[in-house]
Amino acid sequence: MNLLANLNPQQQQALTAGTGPVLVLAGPGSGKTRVLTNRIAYLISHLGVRPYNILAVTFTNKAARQMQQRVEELLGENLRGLSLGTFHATCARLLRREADYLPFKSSFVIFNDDDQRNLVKRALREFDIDEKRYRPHSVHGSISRAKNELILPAEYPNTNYRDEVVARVYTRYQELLLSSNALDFDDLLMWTARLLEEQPAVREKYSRRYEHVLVDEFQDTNMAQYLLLKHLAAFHRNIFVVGDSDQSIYRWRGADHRNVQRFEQDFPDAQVILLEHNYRSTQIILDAAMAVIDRNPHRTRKSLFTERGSGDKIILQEVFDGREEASFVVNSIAQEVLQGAEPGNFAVMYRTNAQSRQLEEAFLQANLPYKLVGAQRFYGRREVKDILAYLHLVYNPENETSLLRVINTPRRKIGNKTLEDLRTLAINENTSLSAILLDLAQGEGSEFYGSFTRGAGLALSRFGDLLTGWRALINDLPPLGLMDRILNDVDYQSYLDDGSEEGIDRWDNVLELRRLAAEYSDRGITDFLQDIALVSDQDTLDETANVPTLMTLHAAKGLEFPVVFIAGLQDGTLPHVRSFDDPEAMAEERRLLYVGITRAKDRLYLLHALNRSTYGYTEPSDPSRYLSDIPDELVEGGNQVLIGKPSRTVRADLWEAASPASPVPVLQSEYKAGMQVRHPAWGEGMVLNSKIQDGEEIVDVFFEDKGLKKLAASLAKLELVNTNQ
DNA sequence: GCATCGGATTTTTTT
DNA sequence: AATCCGATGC
Repeated sequence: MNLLANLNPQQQQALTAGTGPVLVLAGPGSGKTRVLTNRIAYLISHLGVRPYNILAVTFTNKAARQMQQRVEELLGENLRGLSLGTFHATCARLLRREADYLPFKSSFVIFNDDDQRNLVKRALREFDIDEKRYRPHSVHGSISRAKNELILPAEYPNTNYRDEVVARVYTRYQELLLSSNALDFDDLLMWTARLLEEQPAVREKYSRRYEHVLVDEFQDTNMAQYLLLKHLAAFHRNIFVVGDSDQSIYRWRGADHRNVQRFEQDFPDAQVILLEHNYRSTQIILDAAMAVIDRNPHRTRKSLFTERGSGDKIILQEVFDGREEASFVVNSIAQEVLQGAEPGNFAVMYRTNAQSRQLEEAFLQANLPYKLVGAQRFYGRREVKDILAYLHLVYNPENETSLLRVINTPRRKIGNKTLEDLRTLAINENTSLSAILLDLAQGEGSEFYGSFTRGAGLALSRFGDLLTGWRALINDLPPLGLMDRILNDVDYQSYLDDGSEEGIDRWDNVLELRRLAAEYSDRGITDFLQDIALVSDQDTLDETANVPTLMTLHAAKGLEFPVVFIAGLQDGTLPHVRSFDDPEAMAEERRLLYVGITRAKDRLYLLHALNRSTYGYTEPSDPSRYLSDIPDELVEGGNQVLIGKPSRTVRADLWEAASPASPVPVLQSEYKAGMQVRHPAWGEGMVLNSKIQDGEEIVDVFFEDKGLKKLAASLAKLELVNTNQ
């Protein structure tokens, strides 16, 4: 096996770098995954490091799986003992093993978004805090940020009233989590970092074990992750990190690309290796990407280059609105597929999830299949959530969110009044809802039975009885067996079957979940529930389907496609309005576009709409400011407008295309809002708007003396005075 | 206890 | 436009 074959000198240098800290700054498409996987293989095969002594962490399960697979291919041997996984899964494993040091049991569950938000709500209600003023979502965001920064409830800053509220809720939220024997996503990182920080014995154990620590997407690490990595690598100091500050797009979730600089400070002896050779894109695409990213301040410039040649120009397409944009995308893809292109070669990317709807509609209307990354399509389904809540409840009866979700699903005549009584009783008895339910299972023998009306008592008792039955099975049945038993006991299928098509769809999803559960007969329910809690959007991507992919720019990171459409390039969408007043956030918007552009291998379409709809209202919009940063010579206007409804309904599997409309030449706007221009008669004025109408550029100019004038750019002899960017 | 209606609110990005 | 929440009436 020659691990060095097919690697360029920089990649080889990274691969064979000796011991000590190594920082690999890897541009997009520069083969960083390859470097990481070959490095692991190299450590094992050439340096004789045992897999047991290696830790490699990624951000997504998909990346982890890919790495595992490639290392196995390279070595052709068993990697027993190798720790390779996502940050969250790695932390979960460590915390389960070291639970003796911690205030929760090793059987803890991981709460999902719903569970987390529910706990915040409960805490808010307990303190009688107005949920309108303090949105659970926003309060949770503050708590999450604190955890990522390793700030404990007691340490939460107290500079204004909101802080004070958050601190109180944070404190209570943590208590509620612990009383449910549950952790949230951030806890996994925070508890691990704190454990390693505070327990020298544990730190010693793991940092001695992990002779080599390797990290993917290092620029996306937050404080907690950085600290725990530092501790894990404390003994051997062999830490090999790969990242690209320009692709840091998770600042809002605590990621701090300055960790790259921090790394250089904390490990001054680090070898720094730069990977600039790009193996993915054409030079035109790389040039456009660099033109966009070079405008960000405080960065180390990279010059990406390729040997693939310049390639096709970027196609810039102006469309009327989101609908037309979607049609354009679908028609363009359909036409290329007609000419022999693989449907799976195409990807459509956008800034916000909401933008996917119109695109999906266009695909559906044309009867063309597509796949959508993320948005929790499967796990967000009501029926899937229901079944998982049942399993969670059986596994961990203290999980009140799950209990409340399923106690009356399907309907069991347990309504709000009964639940309120149950809660009051639980508080008075200083116990949990489930404990009372389980006791009520005895029926009249229960001391609580008399606390309810006859109907309510009976309904609760019945449910308690069901729960007791399932509890008894949990250690004897695999996840699928338990699931089937529950489905059967509650007659879930007839609950879903309301005679509608949707009911059948829903049952299909249940069957899909059964298939998933079947894979866990060896590993058991703990792993089943944990893995589901930690699936990422990218993980749900079905790579076998040869159809176009729709996804947010965030979800696109790490992926590549021959042809990429980036939709919705308007100011306010990308960059997003919510970032306007924060320079750091604006820099990140730019990086987001950079990530999007660099996903493209051969061809790139950039689309912007003249009108955008938000909240159901439509208003005019300006092209994204980033578009003007891309040099004109890299771009051509779309010269085939394939707009209009995909006119024929076609069989999806054939991928026949809609008939193309007659080609119409498309102009590019020469003038943009904010430009200063001079008119021969009216003097200086400012461009307020410019649009293409009937093959003509119409510019709105405001003149001090004359007021607003609409001019045809080709006729009015306008002179550019000063471009105000 | 449950279905229905109207109004408010939402959209930034996710492990 | 779509979803969530609370109030209302049966």
